Amino acid sequence: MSLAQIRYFVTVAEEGHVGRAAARLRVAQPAVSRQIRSLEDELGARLFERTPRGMRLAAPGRVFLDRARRILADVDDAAEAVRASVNTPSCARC
Amino acid sequence: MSLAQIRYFVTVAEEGHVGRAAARLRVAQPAVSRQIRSLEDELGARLFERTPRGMRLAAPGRVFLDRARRILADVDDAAEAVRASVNTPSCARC
DNA sequence: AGGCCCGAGATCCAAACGGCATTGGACCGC
DNA sequence: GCGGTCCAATGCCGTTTGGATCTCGGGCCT
Repeated sequence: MSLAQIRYFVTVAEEGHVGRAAARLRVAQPAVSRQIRSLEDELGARLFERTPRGMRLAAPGRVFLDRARRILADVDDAAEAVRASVNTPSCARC
Repeated sequence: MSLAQIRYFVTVAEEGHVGRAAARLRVAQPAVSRQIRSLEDELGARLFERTPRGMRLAAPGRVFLDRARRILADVDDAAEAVRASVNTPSCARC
């Protein structure tokens, strides 16, 4: 499992379409498709139901979505906190 | 930033040595060394002080460590939650 | 039936990663 | 002072991973 996979998953869940998610992520559609599938394989659960009109969250996908968002938020927060700590008087030379 | 980098970072912080961390992670020492450096570059902060006896957490590293641990815990928890949800009566076929 | 979306698969190529061997620097005992 | 030791960092190479492009399969709608 990688952070990219988690980002792809959240975007697909929000868009409901692999293609549109790919556009938002500035990546080609097959890349997203593959990562989602690989994530499902690793978790051993089908996160989306494939319909001819797009992707709809399955039950395990709903379970995963909240936690995925939190992970991404934590990552951003961690990076932000470190960058902020560098510009702190107590950190003379980092 | 990748989950591997975060794992490497936490392990090095715990061990205080790149070499020992690498052994625990079952990878070679240069791999860990490079990932740590790349992480520092991306965050724009020196996370460790290099001493001739090993690595010691710098101030930004201490800031990052707590959050890094939380991210890893969240990832494990998310995977666990999904796997658990698959073996639930309400999830007939996933 | 024909066109149309949508996701999935195949193939190719570039970037990333890891392993090995080696270097460079600080400390130790002699 | 000098060789030995321990540490992280770097150069080089083989392998792997990920993305781009092109293409296919399958519902849907008119």
